[in-house]
Amino acid sequence: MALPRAARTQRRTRIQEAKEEQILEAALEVFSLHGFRGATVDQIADVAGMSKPNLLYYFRTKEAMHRALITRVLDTWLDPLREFDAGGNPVSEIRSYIRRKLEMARDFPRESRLFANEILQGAPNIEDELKGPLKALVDEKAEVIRAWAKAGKIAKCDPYHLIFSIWSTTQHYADFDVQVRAVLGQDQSGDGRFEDAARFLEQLFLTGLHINEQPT
Amino acid sequence: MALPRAARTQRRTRIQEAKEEQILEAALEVFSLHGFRGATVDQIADVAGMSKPNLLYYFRTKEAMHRALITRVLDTWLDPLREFDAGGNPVSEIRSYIRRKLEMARDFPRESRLFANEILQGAPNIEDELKGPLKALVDEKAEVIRAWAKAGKIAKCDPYHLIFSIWSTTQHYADFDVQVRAVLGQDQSGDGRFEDAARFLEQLFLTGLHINEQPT
DNA sequence: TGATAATTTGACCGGTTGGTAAACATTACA
DNA sequence: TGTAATGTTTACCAACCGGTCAAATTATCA
Repeated sequence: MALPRAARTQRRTRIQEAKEEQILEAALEVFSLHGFRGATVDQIADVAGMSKPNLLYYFRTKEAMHRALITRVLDTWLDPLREFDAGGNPVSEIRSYIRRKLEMARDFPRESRLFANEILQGAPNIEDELKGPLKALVDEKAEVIRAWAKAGKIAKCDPYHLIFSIWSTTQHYADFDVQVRAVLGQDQSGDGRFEDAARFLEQLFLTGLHINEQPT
Repeated sequence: MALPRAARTQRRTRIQEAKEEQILEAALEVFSLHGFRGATVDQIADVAGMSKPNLLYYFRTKEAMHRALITRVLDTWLDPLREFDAGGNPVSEIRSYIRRKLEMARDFPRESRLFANEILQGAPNIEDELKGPLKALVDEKAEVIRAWAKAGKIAKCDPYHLIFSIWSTTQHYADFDVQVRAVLGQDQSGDGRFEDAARFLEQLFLTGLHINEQPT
């Protein structure tokens, strides 16, 4: 008798590993474009190049597939923030954080859109992860930024809103890509726009922070 | 015989006006939460408090409903940018633009999410509007900003990416509301967060722009 | 009032949805 | 090689989808 995925406790076959990867890749493609409810299992199976029952042999429900995907993406998505180093130079830390986030928006736009779709639709499946691990990590890094501000290394500012603004400005280039391209037009919508964006954002955040203006 | 909406050329009944409003209100609620494909006509009819055939009497298809909604929202959504005044003081113009956008994110989050959903899913229905009216408006305002920079009134910067960053940072508080609340926690997730955000963003953009740092 | 037009409803339709059952094929391994 | 576990497919199902239709109800106004 066949044992579906959830029942396995032993090591995974090479086939299992390959197929699950293949499925998650297809699921990422479809979920990131249509959201959870807008995506269909048939479509994912089609993109993955296998029959629907075959797909459902590895992930028993559409929701299980989505959950596996979200969990994985959320984890790698926070890597740049984890690298944020308390001992480093504030200016270079913030600069490289912006750059890393922008590179992820450029290289993994589907992951960004998957996440955006989930949050946009009320994050029904990952609210706990947001209030738990995500909040903990942000709290920790916010404290670092606050300490830098207190020491006069950067301007006084609300560290949470600083992080939000770095998230939003960088992810914008993945999530709102269609709009960005439409506004910039054909000539400027090539890959060069990421360099322009990086230049602008570094100027904005570094100039905006490294001088201690009146904080009110 | 009943004349469905599209065939009407005469003035609209009070009932028509009221019902269409009622439907669009419900459609906004549902579309903004689930996107086009994820929303169902039954659900919209339910929220609107009427039967599905009754709803379809006013909007013959789900797509017609969505189109009417998007067109209306896109129009009002650009109002703050239209008010951007070339003759005004750069600092106060940018400050009040940020404030207006932030107020819209606070007061009309569903409109913001509807728009975000549409863009996120590839903007299949409004690509023309983006490349036409939207691009034209942004081009016009970008020229104003460029002139300000040339005159030394603000720092030299790419005006398009400046506009993108104002859009993204402000709309973030509507589109990613769930995440913002989760990270800030119960104590700070009240309405006061908009005041904090406004303070931070004004500091960021005004400090980041009004000093002519080396633009490279 | 009465007739006509506008509105609302319940029943229904063909297609799609997520998911299942069971037969069939393939692999792993003793 | 044999056989048991794993993997794949065809056929199918009940629920739901967007949308139609004709009959019933309500508003309009001469």
